Amino acid sequence: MSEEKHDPKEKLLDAAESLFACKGFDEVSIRELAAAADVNVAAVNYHFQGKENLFHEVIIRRFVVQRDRSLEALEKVLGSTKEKPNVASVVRALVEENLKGTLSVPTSGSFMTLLAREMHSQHGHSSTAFFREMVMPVFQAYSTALLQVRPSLQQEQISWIMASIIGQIHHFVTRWHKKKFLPEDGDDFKIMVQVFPALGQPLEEYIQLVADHITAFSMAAIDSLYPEVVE
Amino acid sequence: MSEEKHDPKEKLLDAAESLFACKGFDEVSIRELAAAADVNVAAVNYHFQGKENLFHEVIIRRFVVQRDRSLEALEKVLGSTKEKPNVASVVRALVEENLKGTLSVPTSGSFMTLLAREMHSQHGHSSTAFFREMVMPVFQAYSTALLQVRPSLQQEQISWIMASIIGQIHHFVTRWHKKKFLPEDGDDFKIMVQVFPALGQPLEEYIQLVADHITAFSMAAIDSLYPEVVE
DNA sequence: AGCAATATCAAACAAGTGTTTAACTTTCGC
DNA sequence: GCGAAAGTTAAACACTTGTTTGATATTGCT
Repeated sequence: MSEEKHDPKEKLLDAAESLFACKGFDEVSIRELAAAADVNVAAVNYHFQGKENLFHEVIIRRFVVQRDRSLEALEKVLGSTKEKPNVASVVRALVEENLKGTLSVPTSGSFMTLLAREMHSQHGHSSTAFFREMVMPVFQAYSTALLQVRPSLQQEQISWIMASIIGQIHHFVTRWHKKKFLPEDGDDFKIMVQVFPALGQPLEEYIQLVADHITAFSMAAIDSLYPEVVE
Repeated sequence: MSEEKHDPKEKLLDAAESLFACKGFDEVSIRELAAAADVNVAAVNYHFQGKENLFHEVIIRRFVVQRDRSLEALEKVLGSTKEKPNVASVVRALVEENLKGTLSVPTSGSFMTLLAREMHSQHGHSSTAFFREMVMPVFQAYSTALLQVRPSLQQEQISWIMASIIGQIHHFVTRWHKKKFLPEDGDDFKIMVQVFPALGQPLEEYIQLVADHITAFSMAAIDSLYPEVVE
């Protein structure tokens, strides 16, 4: 019944994705990876020429699907014939797709954190290529979409808006992730849920609540600060 | 002229604060710390009983001043007799004080990151105590202040608002920090500044621009979503 | 079948880690 | 000024890290 992989390269990628996501790069040893993937320790270096490289490929593999889903969601909104796309629908797509993409994948709540490391790394790969191919396309696409649905917006205003929205998304993703790795009967857990009740909900509901809030909050700000100009 | 410290305990704390802030916990070795502080390697263990503990004390030392400054700023707003405190002034205090506190200290742009590690750490100290004594008081104080200046707000609405504001703050802090460690003539640097022009400004101006934006953005949202009820 | 090329493996490697030791020096109360 | 406590030191310790080795097994091609 189980579709067990036999390709050690993929077994390693899977194990690495899960382990890196919940422990971070430095906290995972090659021996740990090899054990989890049920391969020899040398396999990492044989197939990926080093731990850093394996990490890099894990990141790429995930962000390619994330990027494509985000772009796809936007196209769906813009191409919709039955209802004219507006600012709210673009914002909603951005928010929802990012929340789902980073939270719904069971193994990896913390790819925001991993991404941060990848972009930050002085050592290792140039983050430029990654940034240009993974982050920028999405950013650009949504920026031009916003301009399209509200032409009165200026480029710099869009930068600010996007930053505020993305900042909120990251924050709510991080909150969930933080909660996720807490013991449910511990003090920390109780305090977090008490301070922020939405964390008590199941993931699906949490995503919807957060998406609703960010969209509403941001739309209210946008409409108030940069109202639509009626000709 | 120079006020050189001779207490190795403080020399270590200073060196550690700077090194941890720009390289992260794992990337700094005890030998590196000792060299930077110009003390023997054994000093870390003699004075702090381990690296983890030193890190912890560094965090505490910084966040105590950060917390107190935040609370002080709020009291100043609430206690002002010449102008009645309102939502905008509370929000502005929260935003500005956090931006200044995390960005203005020259050594440490990345204490947000360090904090994340501290709160996240499965190993090491219980994050509960830290959370309760460093984060909660500020959160609570500003929450009740918001309730005070706009009584129509409900507790849960305040949670959402605070989360959105803090998320934005973190994000803009992170952006600056990311830029800070980039070579000014590199591609990454150019792209970042191009995508987000405010990063081209000096720190002081950046802080003001960001504080203005977050305050305006959030206030627009708050006033639109939860307008003041006039009796 | 046979022979490369490829893949896997246990074992070893070199370098770095945090920490401890035991000898030495300084400090400070009396 | 003596002696005990506190502080400092270089060296060693025990351990983990990522990586490489050379032998062994497997594969794919003619």
